[in-house]
Amino acid sequence: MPLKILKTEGAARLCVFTTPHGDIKTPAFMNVATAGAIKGALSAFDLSEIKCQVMLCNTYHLHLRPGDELIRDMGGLHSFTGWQGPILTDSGGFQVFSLSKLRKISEEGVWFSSHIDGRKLFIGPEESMRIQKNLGSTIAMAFDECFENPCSYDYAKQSSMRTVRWLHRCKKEMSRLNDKDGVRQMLFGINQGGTYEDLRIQNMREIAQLNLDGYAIGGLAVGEPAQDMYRVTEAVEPFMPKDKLRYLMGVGTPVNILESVFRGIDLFDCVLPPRNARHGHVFTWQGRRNLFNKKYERDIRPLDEQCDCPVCCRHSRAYIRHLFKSGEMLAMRLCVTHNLYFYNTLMERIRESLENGTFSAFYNKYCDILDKRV
RNA sequence: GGGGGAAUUCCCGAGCGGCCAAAGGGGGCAGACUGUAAAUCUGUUGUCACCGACUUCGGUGGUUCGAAUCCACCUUCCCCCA
Repeated sequence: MPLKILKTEGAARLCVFTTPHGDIKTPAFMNVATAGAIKGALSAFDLSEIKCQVMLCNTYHLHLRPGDELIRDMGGLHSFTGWQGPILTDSGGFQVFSLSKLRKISEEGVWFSSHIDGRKLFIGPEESMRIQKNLGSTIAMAFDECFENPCSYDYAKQSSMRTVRWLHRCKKEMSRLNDKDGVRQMLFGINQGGTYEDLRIQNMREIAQLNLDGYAIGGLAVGEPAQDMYRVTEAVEPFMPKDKLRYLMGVGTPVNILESVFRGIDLFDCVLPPRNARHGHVFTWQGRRNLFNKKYERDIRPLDEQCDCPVCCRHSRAYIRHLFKSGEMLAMRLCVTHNLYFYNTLMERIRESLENGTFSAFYNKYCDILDKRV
């Protein structure tokens, strides 16, 4: 079994997940590098500085450019990007949602119009597995449909049932590919069902039987209030296999993560830390800061006085604000570094608190402050 | 010395009798961003007693029911000729 549960506190879990590319201590945050790089000009050699454990790349984007066969020929994602740790590849299922104006869904799979040049391409469960095999990621995600909330009950039901059928095809194809090349790539299934608890539970029961390496909750944080997200997580969690990793896809804010660890989630990913950083917003132990605000014009203090990241050890708010105002790309690089360091440190401190049996105290303290604007 | 052109709200720059508090950029100020079509997008940017009123388009004085827009003079700047 790749998953070892070390401690629990309520529903929250402290685990180690063993992969061919190294162990992942959970709860963990995956650092998003959609096209093979963390946006904001971070290299593989920066990832150790920010305490990154896992990198996440995207099937759809890498298939389009530079092409998964090229990456295979370059030795796979680890060799290509220079990151030797675990890599999870998302399946392209999120692009069924985010490129909604550029696609057509059928039982077989999804036709996309490339957002780059408009050419038509087809991705179904088998294609997604083959692409992810070429990419050589540690963990492949099942090909699913992520749909928008709110969504009608009927559509949510039909779509999530189709995602289950797709999951069977994903598992079959990945087994075939693993047998063929003798490399065991892990596969995670994805729970769907919108905000309808009965659909979510029924769906989870079905996919749990497939005995996959991990299970994700998908289709949340896509338009619904945070309370709905917590409600759905709480409803589904009892039906997620205890001995498998649990991943809440695309989530979230620091408070979303705290709330979700509290409800039994082990793994997260989100574009918020690098994207907000590029837009001048940083996360701190006092709350969120917008560096564009005039009040930082002459502020000599670091981004976060309680942070010991390389950026906070050296640079002031005033300097970084100036870099943003001057259009210097260093501004983004510094803030992305800080934000990801913050997220990875948040996860580290969550793990420490679970280790010490003080998670609920940690949770109570920081739920109140981390989403505040300062 | 002669001839021609221009001065617009923080900046650049449209407007050339009423629909102009004045297009569009830039800059400023603020907001959004959750498995990344995002170094992006949105709002705002004369004053106030703000669904209305008031003061603005180099200055002064005119023409007109009405002027940023027309006329006269003044000031400053630019170009060409000597």
